[in-house]
Amino acid sequence: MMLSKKTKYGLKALTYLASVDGKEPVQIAEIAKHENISQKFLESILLTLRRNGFLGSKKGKGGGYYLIKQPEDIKMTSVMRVLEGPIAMVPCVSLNFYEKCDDCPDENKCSVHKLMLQVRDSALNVYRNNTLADLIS
Amino acid sequence: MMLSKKTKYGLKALTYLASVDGKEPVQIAEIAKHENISQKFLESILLTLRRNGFLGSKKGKGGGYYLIKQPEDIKMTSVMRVLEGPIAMVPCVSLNFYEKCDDCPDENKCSVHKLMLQVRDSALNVYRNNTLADLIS
DNA sequence: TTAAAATCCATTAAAACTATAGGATAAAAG
DNA sequence: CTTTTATCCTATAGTTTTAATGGATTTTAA
Repeated sequence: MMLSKKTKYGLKALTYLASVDGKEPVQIAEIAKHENISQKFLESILLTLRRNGFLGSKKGKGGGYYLIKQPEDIKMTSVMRVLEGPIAMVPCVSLNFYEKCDDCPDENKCSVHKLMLQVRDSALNVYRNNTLADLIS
Repeated sequence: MMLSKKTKYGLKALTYLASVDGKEPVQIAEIAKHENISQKFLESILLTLRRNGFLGSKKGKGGGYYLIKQPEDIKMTSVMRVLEGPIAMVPCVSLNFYEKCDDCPDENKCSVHKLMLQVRDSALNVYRNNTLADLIS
């Protein structure tokens, strides 16, 4: 149930990029230093963020990463799904990654299902109500 | 962010014990079979549930496990904390297991902190509003 | 005293997560 | 065109967590 460091670092990097604003590319090294993150690890995280449409990049001198969208338009639901995976804690209550449990003959009678549905909805509610912009102010 | 099988199986076992009711001990083998759980794995789970005051046990022939409290009095907050650990997804927002982050100079300015506080509160709200009895009906 | 059942202890197997290494590619500056 | 700078990419090592297993011990009922 712990948040992975990948997600934690990814969120911090996004926040930093949003805070410096401007379309000026920011170098990995600068982000890593400012947020106390291993540069090499951060590198791979930024790569997945770019591949998933959150960041743009520029190579060579003066290069680096920058936000593609406005912070107000970056929803936590999508960030979490890309970095952390499904928001649901069990596949049988997942909206985007549904899977039936091997055990469990009847979902509707399953206590775990019943509880985790509520947990998913409450988490979803939080992520839907937060954009990157909300985490800065 | 996935629910561990330990927690899943533990919840199912508790639910089953609550459903058979009566103070008759139920054998591990019976629970395991009914819920499609590896008996050996379930064994260790029931043991921790007993050590944490949820279950009583009786040894020898005719022995087994049984609920110590009424299902209405078993809160999901305490079950989750024992089986899954802290409800918070980062230690810096945990009520019962608080720890400062090594990185992160100022919690109050941390975006991850800000988001995870909300997630914790929403999850807590769900767990506080559910007892074992609620999961059966 | 025998059989059934929980308990205890130690170990392994498998999976996920974290981090690093090393080179390939591309862009910019001079 | 060469050097520098920085991203891009793949692989893998190390660590931790999760899941499962095996076997010896103790308790209880009949």
